[in-house]
Amino acid sequence: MPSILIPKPQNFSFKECLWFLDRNYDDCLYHVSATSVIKPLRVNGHKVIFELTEKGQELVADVIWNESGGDHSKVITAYVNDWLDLERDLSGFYQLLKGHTAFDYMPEEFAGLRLIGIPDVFEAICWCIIGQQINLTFAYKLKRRMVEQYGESVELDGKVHHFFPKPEVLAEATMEDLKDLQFSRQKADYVIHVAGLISSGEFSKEALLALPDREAQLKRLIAVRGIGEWTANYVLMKTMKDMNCITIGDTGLNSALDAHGLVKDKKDKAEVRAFFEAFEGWKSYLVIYLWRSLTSPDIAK
DNA sequence: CCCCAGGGCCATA
DNA sequence: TATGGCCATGGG
Repeated sequence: MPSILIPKPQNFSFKECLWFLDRNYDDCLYHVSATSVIKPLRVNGHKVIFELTEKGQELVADVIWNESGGDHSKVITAYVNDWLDLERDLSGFYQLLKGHTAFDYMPEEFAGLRLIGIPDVFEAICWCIIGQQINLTFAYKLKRRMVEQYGESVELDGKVHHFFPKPEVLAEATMEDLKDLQFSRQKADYVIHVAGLISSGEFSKEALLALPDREAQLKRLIAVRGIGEWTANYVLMKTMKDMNCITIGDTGLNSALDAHGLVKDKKDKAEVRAFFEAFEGWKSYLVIYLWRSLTSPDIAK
């Protein structure tokens, strides 16, 4: 199977994206190295594993395992474009950052970092529910346990590649099953409930896309048990690629704003929202870059 | 031992 | 509409 070539846009850094994918956490849904990421993916029900590297002006995707043997080039190209947000022109965002005294270092320090997406809405919601109110190290541990217990996996050259569990599988899990993985009662209930909504077709990314505007999408998400304002904004940002999401109330966002000395009271949601107004059209990206700044304590002033 | 982690639900007033 | 308790675990 020939390599799949995907052109790199301006203001794109594969290295920055790899760094963000890794961040020294133990994510079970891909393998990141200094120069590549290996990603398992379902394509129309078939499992595929591809490795993404870069060469010259292009990203190179090589299928390293293919369940069906079919040609999935187009789907993989579309997936990578969506996943790494390659079709967005960041020049407007960088102009805004350069014009802001606290952020003017970002276009250079974090050059080419993209909004890494979570195209699968079920995965995004589960990740949010898991991550609610616990530290990220523990959150990644819980996700790994859930994925290892309920997802499919393929072993290649000693590496295990995990596919995120299907909603219909988790819909059949019991509270006790998940509590054994150290989920709290609430988290177990939320995950099983959402799995049921999605597997029954009551909730879907397609239905969300069909809604008239972002307010309707937020409202629909928040109507789901376990999804509040924070999760709804996270999902709109990571799955729907909405550019004006603020993960309001987020502790990471708050501490980043605090580190930059930007708001008087980081708990004041109205003040945080007002601060973001100057970044209309790029609010989601500002959140991503603020999260990125958390791991550069020497940079944040 | 205490507090807080990339929250959200529920009861209460 | 606002506030407080609760959840599970781990690290500071």
